[in-house]
Amino acid sequence: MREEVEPNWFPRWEDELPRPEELMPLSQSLITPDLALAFDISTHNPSSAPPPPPPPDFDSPDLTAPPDSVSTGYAGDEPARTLKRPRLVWTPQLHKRFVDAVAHLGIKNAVPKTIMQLMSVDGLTRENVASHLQKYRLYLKRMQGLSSSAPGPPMSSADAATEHLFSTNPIPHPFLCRDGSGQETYMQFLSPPLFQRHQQMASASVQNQQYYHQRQMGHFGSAGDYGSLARGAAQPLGLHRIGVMTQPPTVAAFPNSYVDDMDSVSGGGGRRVLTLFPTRSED
DNA sequence: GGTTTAATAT
DNA sequence: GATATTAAAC
Repeated sequence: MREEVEPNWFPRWEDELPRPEELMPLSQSLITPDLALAFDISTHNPSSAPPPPPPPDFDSPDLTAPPDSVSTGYAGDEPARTLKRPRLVWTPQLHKRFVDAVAHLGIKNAVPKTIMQLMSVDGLTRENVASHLQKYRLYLKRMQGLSSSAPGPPMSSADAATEHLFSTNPIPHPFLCRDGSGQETYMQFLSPPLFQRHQQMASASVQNQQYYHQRQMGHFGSAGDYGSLARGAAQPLGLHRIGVMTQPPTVAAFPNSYVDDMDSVSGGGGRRVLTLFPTRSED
């Protein structure tokens, strides 16, 4: 009754789903080495992993986020409390991970905490996930309404933007399936053993307030004002890939693989998120 | 100034 | 955990 509603999504999203092997390195820091350097963030752990020197041209993609990062921040000269947490930018990659987690967990288990743990993104908080989940649910609901019996709801720019971003990712849209009786029932058939807890999703160490830096960069998009961004290191090297990088290490170097923006479908506001995410890497 | 988005509060 | 509201950024 439910499965045959859209037999197309399953093979698609399943195919696009990262394999367990790829999901292993889930625990990645939101802060890249370059970024850390640019911000003078001390991500170095004085106990084990020495900071790998990032190549000048391209940083190693296998930046395994040091899980043993400082516990409460940096008990040194830079108290974390002084650093305000920048707004989290949900890049398509990050959102993809989010969607994957939701899909794997199943809508019933897709709660902020669980999702956060499954994502295993360092620095990601439950609040972040909860907020995004809220928007995601709204998006799904809207999609249902539109595709079902919505007379003509004026799709605001927000909806368009949300839809765009969400559509950018291989969204397993099983959620959009309707029960037919107007009762939008979230499918539960994505809870199957698709995902055998690869690890004991337990690397969710949110001790670092390290977040994106997309904040107060204002117009850093217009190359020429990286000063505020890379304080100290006035190199536009940062902004490489914020968030998660799922590109295989085999990829040599894609100087043009990064785009400044997905499409800027923003409406009135014209929000521009320069997150420099790979155009299409894991797809 | 209006809109969108994430954070925060309830 | 879910929803509503507020604040920030564009």
